[in-house]
Order: sequence, then structure tokens, then C-alpha cells
Amino acid sequence: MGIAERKESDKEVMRKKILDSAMRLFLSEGYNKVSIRKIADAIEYSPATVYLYFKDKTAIFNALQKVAFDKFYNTLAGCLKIKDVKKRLDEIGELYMKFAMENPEYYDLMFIMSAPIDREKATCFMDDRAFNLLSGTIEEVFKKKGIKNIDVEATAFLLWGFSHGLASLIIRKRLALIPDEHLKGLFQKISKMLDKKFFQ
Amino acid sequence: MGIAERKESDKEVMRKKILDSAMRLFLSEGYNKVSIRKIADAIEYSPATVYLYFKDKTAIFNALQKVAFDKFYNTLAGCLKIKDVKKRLDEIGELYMKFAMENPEYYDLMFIMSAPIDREKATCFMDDRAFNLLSGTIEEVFKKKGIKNIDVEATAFLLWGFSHGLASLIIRKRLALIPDEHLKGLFQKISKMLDKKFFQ
DNA sequence: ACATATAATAAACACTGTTTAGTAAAAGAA
DNA sequence: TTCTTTTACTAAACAGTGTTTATTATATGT
Repeated sequence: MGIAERKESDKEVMRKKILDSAMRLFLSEGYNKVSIRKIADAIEYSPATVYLYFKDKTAIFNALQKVAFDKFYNTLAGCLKIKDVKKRLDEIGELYMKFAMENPEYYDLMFIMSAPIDREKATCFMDDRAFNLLSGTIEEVFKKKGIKNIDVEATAFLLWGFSHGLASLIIRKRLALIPDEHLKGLFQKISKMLDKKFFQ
Repeated sequence: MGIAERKESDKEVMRKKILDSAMRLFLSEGYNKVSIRKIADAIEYSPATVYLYFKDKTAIFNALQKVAFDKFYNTLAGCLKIKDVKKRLDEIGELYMKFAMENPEYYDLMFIMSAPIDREKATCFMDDRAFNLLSGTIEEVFKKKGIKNIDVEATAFLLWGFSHGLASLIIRKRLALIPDEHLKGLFQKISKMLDKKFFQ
């Protein structure tokens, strides 16, 4: 059955080709400017061919989202090289905002964009991996510091909620009137506040 | 100059007619499904006529955004009937989330949607009115409780950032896997945490 | 060599935002 | 009132969108 296998791998190659083009277009021009025709042009096939490999445009969207989540988790996982759990937690915050600011299109794709989402798949919930990394680290910090009366899940949601709130407001340009400098200072000030109140 | 005035008021009537139709369509079908042709159909004029009253679709978007911000501020201002400033602050939080959950399309329009935004206008920055209401109330609470070493602006951003983070994740269905019950409990838990740490 | 299954596509359908050129009615001037 | 000008409106077109269908050429299985 060598032919069937080769065909299967050909299909994979083609799918990857489509996704690569889609992601390139997506990152350079934004989601709403990615059309099936442009993707087809880029890979030098007809628009209809794309539909032989993906059910519709949202199937492509979902595949791209998976790519973004992988990149996102790999970035956050960079914190694991830091052994001090408190410093590791700080690093997660840093890496989270850095990722959002440097990869706004990826961030948009994962957490903001309103293209139809697979409610079946767990990926809509931040990506369990990343959330577990956060709450796991918080738990360790609490353990190390002997903090007992604070709910870990609630704290994780507070930190994530705030970070996402700020990141999404910035990405969607709702804080465009506030100078970058001021915003950065604000974020650091709030981080210190939270640190003082919750982790000491 | 009676004629010129009547013409001016006719123009206003027409603009309002367009916006009413646009908002109705917008609330019932979502922004991406509002087309100029549908608006034109609803008011029984040709699509081209719409362009005599609004430069383009984003001009309509901006006008609708203004309507949403007015409704939003009026809702939040309901907190002013409460005299106890601490309770008033709690009420702002309640009203904020209630507004977001009950009017997701308005909320989207104001804070999430990525249609081009007037960077000139202050409305992109939450709407100064609402933000001032929040930070003003926080300031009063701090004053009343004799709290001195906490930055008011930073605290306001923390509360807003967190609330918006959660609201936008819910509206864009990134928390769809978490049962409503659990989510509600989580929000209340976090509110109590913040209350204990920052306002007592 | 022939039949069948597969991969790819041209063309069409039903939409979208926006512009242009043309028309009919209203307003202003004589 | 008559004539000209301005205004309000629209049909039709342009260039784009996601998606489907019927058709063709090619590769596979017998």
C-alpha cells in the first residue's frame, strides 16, 4: 500500500502549504484581508482546490489557531529555566505581555478574534497547558511562602484576566491615547501592587 | 432661511433613520452581517443614498459606538444613587459586568471590535466619563478609609483591566467550557479577594 | 488496453463595500 | 411664470468576497 501512503503524505504536504500561505498572509495583512483566492494565488492553485483540503475558511482559522497556541505555549514555557518559583511567576507575566505585544496577530487569533470557534475542543479555554503552567506556578509560590488562605484558581484568573484585559485593549487600540511610556509604568506599578498584596 | 433649516433637520432625520436601522441589524445579527444594502433595504432607499449621509461604513460604526458609550455611561451612572462610596464601587463592578453580559454587542462595539477607530477622539479611551466615575469613586473610598499609599489610577486600571479581561473572554467565547455557575462564583471570589486586599 | 477513481479547475452564484453617471424634482433668479 | 441651477436620489457597474458545481485531465486498478 505504498501509493495510498504517499497520497496521504502528499495531502499533508498540501495542507501545510495552504496553512503556511494563510499564516504568512494573516501575519502581514491581518485576518480580514486573507481571502481564499489570495491563499490559492500564493500556492499557485485554484481557489476551489483549497476546498479539497479544508472544509471552509473557519477550518483554516482553527488550524492556524492551533499553530498560534503552540508558539504561545513554547514561549511561556521559557519560564521553566528559572528555578526560583517567585521569579518564574514574574517571568510568566513578562513573557505573556511580551508575546502579546510582539505577536499581536497571534494573540488576536487565540483570544480576541470572533471567528467561529470549536466549542468541543479545549483550546478555547486558553489552552490548558498554558493555564496549568500559570496556576501550577502560583500554587508552588503559595506553598513555598506558606500562604494558605488564598484560592489558587481565583488568583490565576485574576492575573490572567488583568493581563488579557490590558493586552486586548492595547491590541484593539482602546488605549491609543495613553503614551507607551505611561502604560508600561502603569503595568509595572500594578504588578508590584499585586505582588505585595498576594505573594508576600 | 426656513428652507435651509428644514433641509438640515431633514438630513438629521435621515441620519438617525440610517443609524436606527444599522443598530437594529447590528444587535440582531452582529456587525459582520450588517451590509450597506441591508441598511438601505430597511429604510427603503438605495445603497448609494446611504453614502450621501455617511462617508463610509466605518463612519456608521463610529456613530453607533457613540450611541453605545452613552448607554454604557448612563447604566454605570446608576451607581450614583448609592451614597456609601464603598458600596457604590461594588455597584460599579456589578453594573459593568451586567452591562457586558446583557449587551454583548454594545460591549463588543465599544471595547473589542477591530473596526477602524478615531484616534483623534477620546472615546477610544474607555470614555473618560466612565473611567473618571470609576477612579473618582476609588479615590473617595481611599479617602474615607484613610488609605494613602495606593495609587488610584493603577487601582482603577487593575479593576477595569480585570473586568474587561473576563468580559471580553466570555463574549468572545474563550471560556465557553467553564460552566456559568462556576464562572460567576469565580468572579465573586476574586471580587472579595480584591476587596480584602485593597479596600480594607 | 480499458474502466474507474482522483485531483484540479473554470465558471458561476450570491454576496460584499463603494463609485459613477444620469435623472427627476425642488429651489432660486429673471 | 419661465428658466437655470442645485439638490436628492438611484441604476448600474467595479472590484472584491466565500462557496459550489460541472467538467476535464491524469493517475490508479483491473
